[in-house]
Amino acid sequence: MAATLKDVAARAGVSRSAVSRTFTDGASVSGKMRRKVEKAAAELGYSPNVLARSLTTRRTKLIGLISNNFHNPIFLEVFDLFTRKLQERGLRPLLVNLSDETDPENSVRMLRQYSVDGVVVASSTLPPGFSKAFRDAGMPVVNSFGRYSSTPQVHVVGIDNRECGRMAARALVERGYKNVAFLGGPESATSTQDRFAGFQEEMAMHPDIAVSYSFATAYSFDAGRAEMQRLLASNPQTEAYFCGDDVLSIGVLSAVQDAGLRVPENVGLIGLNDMEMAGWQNINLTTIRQPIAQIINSSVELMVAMLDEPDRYPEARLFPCEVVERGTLRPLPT
Amino acid sequence: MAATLKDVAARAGVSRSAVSRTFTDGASVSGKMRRKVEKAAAELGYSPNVLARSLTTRRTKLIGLISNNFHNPIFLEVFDLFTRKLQERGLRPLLVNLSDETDPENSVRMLRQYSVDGVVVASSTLPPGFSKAFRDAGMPVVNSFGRYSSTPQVHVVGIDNRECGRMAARALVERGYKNVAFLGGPESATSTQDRFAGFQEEMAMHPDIAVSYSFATAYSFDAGRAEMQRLLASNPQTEAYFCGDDVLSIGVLSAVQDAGLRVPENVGLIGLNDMEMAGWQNINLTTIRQPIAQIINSSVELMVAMLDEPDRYPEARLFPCEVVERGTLRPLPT
DNA sequence: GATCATTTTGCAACCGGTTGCAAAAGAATC
DNA sequence: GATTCTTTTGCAACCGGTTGCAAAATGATC
Repeated sequence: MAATLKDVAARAGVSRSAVSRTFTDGASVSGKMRRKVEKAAAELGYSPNVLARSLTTRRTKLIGLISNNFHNPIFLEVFDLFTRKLQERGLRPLLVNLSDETDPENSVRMLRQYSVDGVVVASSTLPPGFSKAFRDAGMPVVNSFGRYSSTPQVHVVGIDNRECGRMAARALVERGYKNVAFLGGPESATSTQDRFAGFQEEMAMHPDIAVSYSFATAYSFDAGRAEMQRLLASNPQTEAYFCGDDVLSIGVLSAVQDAGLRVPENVGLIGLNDMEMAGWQNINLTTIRQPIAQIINSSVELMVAMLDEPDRYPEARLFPCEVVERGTLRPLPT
Repeated sequence: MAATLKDVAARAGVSRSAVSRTFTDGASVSGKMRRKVEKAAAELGYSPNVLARSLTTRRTKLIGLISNNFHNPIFLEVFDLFTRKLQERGLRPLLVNLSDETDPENSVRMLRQYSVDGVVVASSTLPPGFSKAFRDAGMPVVNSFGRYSSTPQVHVVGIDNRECGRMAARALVERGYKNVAFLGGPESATSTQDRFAGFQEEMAMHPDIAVSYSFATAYSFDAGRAEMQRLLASNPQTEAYFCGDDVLSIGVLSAVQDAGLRVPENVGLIGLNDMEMAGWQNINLTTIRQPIAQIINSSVELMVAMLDEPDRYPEARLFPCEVVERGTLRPLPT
């Protein structure tokens, strides 16, 4: 069995408090005592039990990392960055997969049972009720990749999806397309709704451009491909599409290529995310870059701040996106 | 503050032990008592603190889920399945990102501090010293996607990489290729070494076939592409490649296409993994399917078994792979 | 209703730590 | 060296649970 505080105290011939103090920073211990204890601890291979400690300190350093996006390659990057950043701060991600969950109650109970210090909800598709349920249970919550609201109920870090919609629209307008379409992700996702709203808003300023829209059933290759196959038959006149995200775009791309059409000559595409794969030379997708690393850094910083100040007033932190020009839209007129 | 056992006991007018017992299954409580306690608990929204409980039961239900593969899309699937399967068993994955870590010591300490019940090492590239270090620290360990050994030192669940190498070789032989190559992942990864050994072993039985080999610097798109660009210049006579894994293959594919060559007419490719993307119609990669779901199910089952029987004798569980025929190898002669 | 076996309950100690408080030790001052 | 102030240390209670044991309650039997 692993050595405990008591063992170390006995070996060093000091009180248990003394041992505890040498392992708590900021506590008052003399140099002599510290050396004695550290020697005994090293000999026994002791390191303090964080969970027992948490009982009195009320800090576990556990952070619930919650997501339901386990099929979008971008999320591998998200998990990579979150785990790294949390680890750097000495926090430990307890990963929770909510893919099939519709009711927050179980998750709330579980997170409370493990006394997590906070919860990061990393998802653009999880219903907002989840974040609120965690907050209502008294846990600090950051919703990363969540929906912007001017009166946020929980902390949100992400992008302005509406502005992204406008940005995509402008990219198409600037390139002279006259018949464009929005091919969104699932209509129920707030990210889809906001991107759509922004897209329409901008397009409303260009009455000479024909605009149509439709929604794929998921942010996935298959859904994008299937929807595009349908559209190629029903709306062959569309010149360019703003697709819900990059995976969806790649599905769309494959449908276009299979139909014997060329990109960008016959059909233009712009995606959203700029996932690693979008830059692969055989995909080479023009897309809107979502600054994932910044979003995650900021989320973790915010979480750390909230640990000290749980009642911090909820804020929305939005990061600007930018168009990454690759090969799936015709070039800008000079 | 969340209600504690003491609060519930007070409200129900019973002893703390009684409350504890109604929340411990297998404990002796009368129906009347149980109802009383459950009523009080419901009113207070009480649920037991798992961490405090773990102090006496010595079970946290935390499982360290350790990986250093946060760039290979297949691992998103791996994390999805692991989290689901662990959750189904009431276990909680504590995700540890070891991407930049070279020394197991810190990880061992951290996992001990959190009293994890066990450790799943999900990686084909992490040095075997890590798994052993965890085992030596007294934690049950399952190394998923690890290296097969006839005398395993920790539990290993995965595939027989050597047999996969043979299988790939046979696939190329059967299709009549006379000049083939092994294009492996990083030479230091045991998976690369074993696949290479199997490949050579089988090829040794076909002296009429020219065999060459090289290694990419990582299991990644860029590494595959770069290596293939080099090979296309230096070894243009090679007819078909067995590539280290699917991401690598896609990089290779892109280099081939960029060079104006056609697949499978000019160059044949076979990958390994059968990740979701391999089936995308614009990639359509012939590959060797690694049964990920089975490996993960089995890993979790094994972990659960070890929780009851920590000194279980280490075993290797290997699952058979199969060739998935798509469009990057010429068809079998009839 | 008394006797005995069985179940249910509460007491108190413990799991591995932290911490307020007062006593002990050390440092500074005269 | 005595006095005072400051720092260091140990005691004991506590964090939120579990559990062995003995006492109390219940049930079975006559």
